[in-house]
Amino acid sequence: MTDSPLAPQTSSELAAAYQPGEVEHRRYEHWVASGYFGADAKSDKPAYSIVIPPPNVTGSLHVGHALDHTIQDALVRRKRMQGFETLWLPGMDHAGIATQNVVERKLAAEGLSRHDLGREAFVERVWQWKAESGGAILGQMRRLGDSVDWSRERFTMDEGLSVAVQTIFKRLYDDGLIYRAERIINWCPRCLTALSDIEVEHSDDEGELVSIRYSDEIVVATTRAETMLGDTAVAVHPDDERYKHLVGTEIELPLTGRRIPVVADEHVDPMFGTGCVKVTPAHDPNDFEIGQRHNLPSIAIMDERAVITAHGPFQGLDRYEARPAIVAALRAQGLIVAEKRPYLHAVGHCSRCKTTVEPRLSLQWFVKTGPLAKAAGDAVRDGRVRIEPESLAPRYFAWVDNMHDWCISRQLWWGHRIPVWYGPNGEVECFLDSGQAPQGWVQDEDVLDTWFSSALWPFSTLGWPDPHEDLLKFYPTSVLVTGYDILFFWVARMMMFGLYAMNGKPPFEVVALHGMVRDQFGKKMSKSFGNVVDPLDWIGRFGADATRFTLAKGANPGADVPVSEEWCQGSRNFCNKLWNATRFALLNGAHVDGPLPGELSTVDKWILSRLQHTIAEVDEQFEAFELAKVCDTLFHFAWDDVCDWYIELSKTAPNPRVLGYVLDQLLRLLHPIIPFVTDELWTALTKSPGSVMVAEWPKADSALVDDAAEASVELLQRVVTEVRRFRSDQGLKPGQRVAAVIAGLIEHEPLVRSLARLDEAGEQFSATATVTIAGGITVALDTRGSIDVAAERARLTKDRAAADKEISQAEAKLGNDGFLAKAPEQVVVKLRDRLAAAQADLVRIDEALARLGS
RNA sequence: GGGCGCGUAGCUCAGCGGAAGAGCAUCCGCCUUACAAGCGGAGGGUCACAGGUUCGAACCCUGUCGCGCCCA
Repeated sequence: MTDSPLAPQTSSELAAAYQPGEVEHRRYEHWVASGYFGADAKSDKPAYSIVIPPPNVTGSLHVGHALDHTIQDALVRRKRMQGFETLWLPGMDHAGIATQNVVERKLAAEGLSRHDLGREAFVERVWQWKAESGGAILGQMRRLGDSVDWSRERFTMDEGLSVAVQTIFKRLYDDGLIYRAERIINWCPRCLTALSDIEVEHSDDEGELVSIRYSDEIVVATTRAETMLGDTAVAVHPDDERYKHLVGTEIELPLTGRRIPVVADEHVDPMFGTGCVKVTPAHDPNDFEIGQRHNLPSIAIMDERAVITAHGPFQGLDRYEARPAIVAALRAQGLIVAEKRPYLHAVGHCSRCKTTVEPRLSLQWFVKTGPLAKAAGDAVRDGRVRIEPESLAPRYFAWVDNMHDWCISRQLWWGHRIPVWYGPNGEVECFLDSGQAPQGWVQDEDVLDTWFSSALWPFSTLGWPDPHEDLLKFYPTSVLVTGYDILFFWVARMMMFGLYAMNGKPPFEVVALHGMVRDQFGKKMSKSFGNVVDPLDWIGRFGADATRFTLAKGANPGADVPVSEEWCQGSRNFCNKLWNATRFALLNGAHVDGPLPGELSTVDKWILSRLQHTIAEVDEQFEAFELAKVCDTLFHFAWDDVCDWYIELSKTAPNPRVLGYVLDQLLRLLHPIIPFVTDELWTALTKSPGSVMVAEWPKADSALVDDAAEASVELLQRVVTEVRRFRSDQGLKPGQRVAAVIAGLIEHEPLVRSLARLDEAGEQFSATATVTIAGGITVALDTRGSIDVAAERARLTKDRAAADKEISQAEAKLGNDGFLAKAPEQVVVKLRDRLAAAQADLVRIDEALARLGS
């Protein structure tokens, strides 16, 4: 045991298997205590910054966060190692509706409503809840290993961010980009607040389509029969010959006795149903527009809870009770012409509580999005902001180019209160703070949409509107990492406000999008389906690194990420593989002292050359946000090249300095993805008290690329693999040594003998079989008369067929004049080489078959 | 209805104009002195279908079928 829990481990302490639980907590505390996560705005180093998509204060870490954070942490950790002044800024949003719901539920358990407390006490109560139970996710982020600058943690309701909200509200208001108007908005009758378009989820639900006779000639079809109480017209298409004579006349609206006009409107689809539609301006957005065009009155028939307020017999009924009641009343009068049940149609639901949204006419605040959305689209169109992958840009354009005005007022108490005051004589004015409002004026009761403050996140968190040094150093942020599902929700809004507030400077240079985490069959995770992965469970059982690697390995840009427990086990195994490789290295004296030796074996040159290719590939893949490829490249370099070949070959010809060098570099390359195990191993390998997270990122060195060494070792690998295949086909035990004569391979003969377990030929050597390898190498083996002739013939016959196929394919191509005339030189040369090699193979195989006898 | 994307090994996915790949799963053989969370070997694909462009197509174009997502 060491005295300090933070001290690096030494070789003798490396356990036989990696135990992540023990290491992770200790490493994280060490990183935080060492100040590695902190960003310095005064630094001369170039800046690299990311703001975290703020999770909800009521939320906990789900697998989607884990994916999002793994990607961001990997990007940030690499840039930090590359010498950038990196800032990854954490925080949360206040989640107006969700948080208010949570606290109201708690109050309800005490038999209280928020109205019993009053606004001020209620908001106080929410803050109290936040202090006690909010932000569980922040602790969970530590378990994942997030290298965020905790000293800069922000919350959308913080004082500074609230000032940002008020400031931008006033600027937009003064510029005429915020207005108040009576419109049809999405209303949640359960949350009792307005919602923006994007807080409404549409689904095809089963309902009913009822056709009602309004007059001798007019029948309308509706899925919402109850709204007929609020009808103020019937509309037909102006060109519809069936109804032309009725336009301008009036009919009597059933059940009400009210007389309503028949109007002609282009918006009516004459092909749908009878071609007549009822018009209810107070309860349908399309009808509202028809009403505007024809100066129709709007009659609201429901209250805020969607309970009928109009007309005696139906008054007090909920909308779903009213519907059958009204249909029954109409049926009693013989006015129901047809009923279709079930009838599938699109229904909007509150994204927070799933209650069916009620379109409602009400007075709300809106952002006029036209010019802002145009600027947000242009920033991507002219290349100032890049969307990765590019294929998702059309979705972004579709959204910003067709954006409706944004309803930003919410009938809640928890949130930023709208900074507008009303005077006694109908004055309306926006003030930056309440002190400026004259005596007797009252402030607007509503608060702003949470997304209004989230849209300011990339600059409000950096101190805006003050010209704070953080803002100067770290804005625009380098990249925004988020799921494609909130491209519209959030990204477009940050673009609008960022460009507006920061004089045309967009909030980030790149938007890197990822997909949703799914199960191993590509199915969406859902509680009802029982396939939800809890990242904390995986971290506990397999380690944070394994969890991160599993997610990163699936993170192809813009694509969904399938994961499974089995794959996470595989990632855990990979971490353990690295652990054991390092353990082997340390047991064999691997070190990082001094420069690389001048004299290197071919095998050393080979692994160093492979390392350079790996570094170059990984760099390219990182720059393209190809995390899945980064993982794939490093996985294969580590497992195949380093463990399966280099370490095995090292057992014969060890070079502790090269082994130490390769592992040192490999651990650095893997650190951004799997920070814990790499740091534990790197500090043990280098005897460093610091951390690999502040070690320099590897740079590919072309001087270490060695094509000849690579070709030489590839040949060695082919020879070993062919002999192993022969041994396996012959059923020879792995431990059984076989005498052999190797011809045509000088340099690596001892290595081949070691890996393929071949002894030198003795006095009585008598070859019973010969293995041939492309390149003119033969290995004659003496299996002491126990050769399985049938197995050997089968093996050779298979090889012969492969060579045969190769030859005929190559000959066919080379016999084609068009190919010879038009194909590039190197393609033709390569094919000729392949043909020659296959022909030589065929000769040797035939000789071997002949020796076997027939 | 409008837009975007996808159909490659049993599963999940790479490859996107010049020899069909990976991980997992399967089969065979191994406790070989870093690792059985391991080692060695093997099997498995008319690259959805039909046309076209090309010397050459999983890859480019057109159409068909099937699936998914977003918007209305």
